[in-house]
Amino acid sequence: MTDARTPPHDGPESRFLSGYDPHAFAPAAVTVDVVALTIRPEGDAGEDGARRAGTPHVLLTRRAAHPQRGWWALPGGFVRAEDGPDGPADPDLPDAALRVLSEKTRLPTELHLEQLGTYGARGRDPRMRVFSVAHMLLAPDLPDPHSGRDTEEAAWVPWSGLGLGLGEDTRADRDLAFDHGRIIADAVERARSKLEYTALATAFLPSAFTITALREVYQAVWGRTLHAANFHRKILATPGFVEDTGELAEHGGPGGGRRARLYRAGGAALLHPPLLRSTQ
Amino acid sequence: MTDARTPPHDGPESRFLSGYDPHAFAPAAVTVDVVALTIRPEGDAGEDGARRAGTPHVLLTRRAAHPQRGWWALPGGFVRAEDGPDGPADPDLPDAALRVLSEKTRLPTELHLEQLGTYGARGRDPRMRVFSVAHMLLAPDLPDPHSGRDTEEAAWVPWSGLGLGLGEDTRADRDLAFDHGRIIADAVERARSKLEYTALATAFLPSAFTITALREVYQAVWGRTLHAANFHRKILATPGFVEDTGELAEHGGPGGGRRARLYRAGGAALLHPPLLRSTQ
DNA sequence: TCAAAAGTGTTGTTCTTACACCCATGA
DNA sequence: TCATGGGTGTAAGAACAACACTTTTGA
Repeated sequence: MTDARTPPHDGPESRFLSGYDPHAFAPAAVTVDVVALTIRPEGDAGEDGARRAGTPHVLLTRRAAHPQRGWWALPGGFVRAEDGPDGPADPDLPDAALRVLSEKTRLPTELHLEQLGTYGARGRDPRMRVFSVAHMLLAPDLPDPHSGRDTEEAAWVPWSGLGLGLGEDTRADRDLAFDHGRIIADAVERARSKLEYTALATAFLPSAFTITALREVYQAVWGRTLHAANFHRKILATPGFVEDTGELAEHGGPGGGRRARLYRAGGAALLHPPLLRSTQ
Repeated sequence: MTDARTPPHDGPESRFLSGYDPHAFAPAAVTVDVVALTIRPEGDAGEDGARRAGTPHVLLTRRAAHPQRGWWALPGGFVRAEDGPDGPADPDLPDAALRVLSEKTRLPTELHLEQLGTYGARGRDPRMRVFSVAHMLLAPDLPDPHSGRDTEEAAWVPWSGLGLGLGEDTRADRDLAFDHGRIIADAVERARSKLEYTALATAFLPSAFTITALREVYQAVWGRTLHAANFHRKILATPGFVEDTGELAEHGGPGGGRRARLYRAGGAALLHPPLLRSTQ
């Protein structure tokens, strides 16, 4: 690829650049927002207390500063475009996303980060024109967050209660700042869809996991139960999805049960064939 | 959703905003780039001259201004963040993408525009930190482009020759400005992948089309021939992909052949089941 | 010893694929 | 009338879904 090589006309170009005033443009700010998704053991839905398979959560913060002080929002912040008093410039957008997230929670060693999209409608921030590059981060069970600069409070919030249409009663949405409700909805839909045709589900799990744990990720994200036996076979029949570690889980199930084999993520990024959720 | 509603603490918030200086941030520019894809009748690959089913093309321009003057680049330009002497602000990113593209070619009435992603690595533009929001636009056979402001030349360029790994010999890549080679590669991969599980292929076709024309879109984008009879059946078996217009094509094939039935795009956005390209 | 969970067998159904064949049209 | 492309029939094989069943573990 031809990434920012020296252009063919060097003389005029360097003369042009030296006379260039970067402040001549209308002010616009670029921020990163991170939709951090994880699966935590107990949600708010403990129907009978019997089986707690984990429910999906998103990391939210309460804004301590204007604008929209006191509202729940995604962790985010301005991209450092150039070196300055606050610190060195962010080399690229993923670096900025990890930097702002590390102010809210400890980052796991293994994580999946991808860009979701950029939101730049006029009027979405009352201060000025803001372009927010949203990212989605998937990680295994993360610890409780800590408050940071500009943040009163940070918490893992279950997807239920955010009105994402997973079949739960769409109760009492929290008030989300800016257009962060839409960004979270886009992230959740992206995650649900990518579970079908990529090996993304392993990003929610530690380095060694059982097929049942993998199935519980699918069930939590899709909000639907899957046939355990057929799921097991299908995962093992998909080349490169998982590979056997040769070890067994420490214990069987909580109320008895065979010890499950442990697998690690395989090399495949795309699943052939995909695990379709279409057929009810 | 809670899009930029009035925040709960109104008094302090408005006092905060009136004292806010938007120029306090480090300068960063936001641009839009458009990867416009279309399928044009004759490419550069006329192997035996017999059948010309159309080849995929991308719209490129030659930069008339610094930086990287003289290099081929995607049509693009700065987002108008606020109203100014050049014109009114772009309400949202898609508006900006259509505006910069309309300076290069006539926009069709029906088109598909979606955001690809934002590219913001340090050093990708020598002038300043630039964040480019790339878009992908699919449209039926578009006319020849016209040159515009800041542009010497604009042309439809076949994907082959850009080194996108479709099996053609990766010959003589054109020199593409900035990281536009990577952006085009990402767009092409996105298009190839979305043809599998969405009804996106119809965006390359006029409002009424034959199943064979639809198959030729798949063949052109995937660079592979498909079984005509089974493709036909599978399209009709996929709910909501196409719907019958009740009419027939004007003519049969160029060398004889039955007149094909005409279809229009159905309402479905996602295909169930998808048209997988995995199995060779 | 019993219930729970892991994992395998099996069978009927659906989907895919390849090939054959008929239909309609232009040269 | 003959070659070409549109469209349907059909049957073998692969994949899928549902259910039964064995194995292993915790209580």
